[in-house]
Amino acid sequence: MDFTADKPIYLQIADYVCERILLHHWLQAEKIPSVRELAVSLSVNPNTVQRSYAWLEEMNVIIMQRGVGYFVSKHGLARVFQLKKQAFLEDDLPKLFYQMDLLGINIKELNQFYKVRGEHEKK
Amino acid sequence: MDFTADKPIYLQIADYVCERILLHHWLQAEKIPSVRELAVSLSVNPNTVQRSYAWLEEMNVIIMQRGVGYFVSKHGLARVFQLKKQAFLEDDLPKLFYQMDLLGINIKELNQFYKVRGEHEKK
Amino acid sequence: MDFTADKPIYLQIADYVCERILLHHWLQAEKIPSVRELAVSLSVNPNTVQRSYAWLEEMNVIIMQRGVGYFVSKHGLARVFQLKKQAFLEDDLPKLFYQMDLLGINIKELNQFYKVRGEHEKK
Amino acid sequence: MDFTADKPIYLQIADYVCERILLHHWLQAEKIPSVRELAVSLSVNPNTVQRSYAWLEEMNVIIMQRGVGYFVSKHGLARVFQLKKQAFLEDDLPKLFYQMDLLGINIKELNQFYKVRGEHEKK
DNA sequence: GTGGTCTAGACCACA
DNA sequence: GTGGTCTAGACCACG
Repeated sequence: MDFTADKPIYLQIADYVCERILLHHWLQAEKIPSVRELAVSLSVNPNTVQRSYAWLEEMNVIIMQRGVGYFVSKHGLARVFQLKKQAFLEDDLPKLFYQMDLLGINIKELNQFYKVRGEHEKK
Repeated sequence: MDFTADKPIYLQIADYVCERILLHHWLQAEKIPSVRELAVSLSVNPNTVQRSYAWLEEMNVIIMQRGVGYFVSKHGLARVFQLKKQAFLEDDLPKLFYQMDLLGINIKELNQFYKVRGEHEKK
Repeated sequence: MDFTADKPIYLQIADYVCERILLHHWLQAEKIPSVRELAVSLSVNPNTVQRSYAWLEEMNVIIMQRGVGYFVSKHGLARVFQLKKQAFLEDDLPKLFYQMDLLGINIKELNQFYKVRGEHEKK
Repeated sequence: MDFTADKPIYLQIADYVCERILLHHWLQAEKIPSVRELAVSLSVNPNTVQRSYAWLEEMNVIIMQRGVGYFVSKHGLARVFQLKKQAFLEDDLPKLFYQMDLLGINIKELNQFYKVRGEHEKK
């Protein structure tokens, strides 16, 4: 991972964790890397990972067990799915459609872009 | 307008200007509000508007005539269109499609959302 | 202020801010000290104050205006009152009564303690 | 028992032991569960129970007999009572009354809450 | 000037 | 070993 995006690193790490969960790489109730481990593997300061984990815990995605570590929460997957879907429907989609209106792009063209993207992926 | 979004205010104002142009509210070579006027009407610090205008001038969307004011540039509309379309295709769409993959939303559903949105708009 | 309690300093600072608001020392929509100012006046690291403010903003007690500072939010006083009262009723009171049961202290004695406290205050 | 409270688990366990004693569930000079037993029954690390017992022994609430186990000390009940009452009077009550002042709750309302609680208990 | 983020490094309590 | 907090100091974007 490189943290080039303008988004704060700690949020990018949070997204990374959510992605792991969504992709079933980290299962429910499974232990996730310790703050220090992840900090090393991402070559980031432990404080930054700490912040990500604290944020995710507040979002009820992960939970902390004292002296043991962080775990994907019981309904972690569902929670992530809910959060991401909500953001998608309420934030991303309206913006997308609004942009399309402004640029005069109709739904047909959008389908075309999607199809083209799919073909790129195959390669 | 309220500037609650996490995007910098000066960019939100720039977007606002671009929108005016795209919607043909501000025509080519037309004078746009002075920094102070816009600052007052948006209840924002003039420095902020100044920065927006500077950014738009750098992007060749508007041009300054000393002692007169800012004007939509000769190819302002085309320029805005190009900028927005490029950002849309290179930034927004890939992110959108990636999100859709993660959430298991396919193109059919997207069409559905678009259709529903269209019906809401009519009301 | 001395931060002797076992509670984290940043939460003690948050409590301090809430107290100011409850006592009407800081009014609604009023600007509160900048992160750096408060850090100096409490002789604490700015990061710590920052954390307190971030926490209070999440609780909708204060709001941030970019480049300007933090302000007591519109319904800041009501919000603080609500938060504190809820904590009092749902957390503190049940614990209190449970302790009283265990120690065999009845309500009459409690009234007595309250009365005695009141007389101490007068001095 | 779940150890979600922010208080250290070993103190929560100590509280649990004190409660047993106060409620006369565990009598004076009676043997209390071994470290391992209690650890299993609370599904907690034995080290944690060990720390609780050490703390209670230091407080003269329980005593260890090498090779035999832990016992409620001779004046265990009185000791617990004293400790809890002192904490109640010196720590809990002042904080409570201070909160009441801040929230504008007077002693009459407190009596009301107590009465209501009592009625709930009856059901 | 404002807040926001990040690093480095330290110390502590806890399990 | 775990996480939690705090400091010191730095840099940045923003208004």
